[in-house]
Amino acid sequence: MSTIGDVAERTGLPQKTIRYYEEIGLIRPARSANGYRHFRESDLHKLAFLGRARALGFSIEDCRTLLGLYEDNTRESASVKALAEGHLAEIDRKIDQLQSMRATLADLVTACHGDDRPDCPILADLSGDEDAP
Amino acid sequence: MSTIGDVAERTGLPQKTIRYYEEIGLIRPARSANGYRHFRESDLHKLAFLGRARALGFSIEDCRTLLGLYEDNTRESASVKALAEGHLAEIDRKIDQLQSMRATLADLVTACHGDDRPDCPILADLSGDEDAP
DNA sequence: CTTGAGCTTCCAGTGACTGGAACCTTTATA
DNA sequence: TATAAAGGTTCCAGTCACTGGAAGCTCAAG
Repeated sequence: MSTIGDVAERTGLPQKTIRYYEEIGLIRPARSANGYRHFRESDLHKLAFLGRARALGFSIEDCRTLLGLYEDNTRESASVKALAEGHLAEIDRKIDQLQSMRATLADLVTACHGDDRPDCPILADLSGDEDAP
Repeated sequence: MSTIGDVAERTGLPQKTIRYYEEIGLIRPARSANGYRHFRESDLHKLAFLGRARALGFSIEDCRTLLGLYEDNTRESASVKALAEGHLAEIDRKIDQLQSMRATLADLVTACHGDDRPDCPILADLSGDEDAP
């Protein structure tokens, strides 16, 4: 039997997060007579599952779906794959966006001499200067 | 003289966002007798500046600082550059994290046959299978 | 018997908006 | 002139996934 402190240590999840996961119904740990949460191996397992899914960037709702699929022995792997592919596409979208930001920003940073004078291509660009770098 | 609708259209920012920017003190549009906001060219300019800074991923607080620097003719370009470099580093960190997620997820997606059978390497990995792909 | 660690709940805050309700103003039309 | 539509206003609540903090209970050690 393990209390929340143990579980937090073993899963690497903050206690607050574990309580939150219970609150939104992702896990349902039992309670001891003193009111403390009492985590079984299956709870540990679920939390570890959640930790890994979150680390891959799945949303909480995706995690809920994934847990459901995991526990459903009649699932079709196509469902899981579709969810993962959707998430992958979302990640790609975000990477593209960040790389586009990065490119512009890196150009601006390079163009800025960064000394004690006020002249600054970064501000010029932000202010709408057409002749920006 | 322009009302919020005009300004929203000209800057591409939602009206809600423009009101929000006023609420948090990024802009201070005047008011007409009827209570409507009345935007001057300088407000338009600031909003466009904010739109571009936000598009580069700067936080609202960074934007506030950038606007302050923009309006301060005695600024040192080094201050702007430092801010931008910090943001650039943050973007790089995010890109790295997303690319790491992407790599793992792409492997899993490739490994999953995605048919009507329940067997699924994605779930196996999330559940802590040591022999994951 | 007190101290400290560990657990509990509940409330508030984060960032940057976004949606919606309820209401006011202006303009166009029947 | 009545009214309806289009535009503006404020205020409150919700998003997402936690996180911090306060107040209070339980338990083991000294």
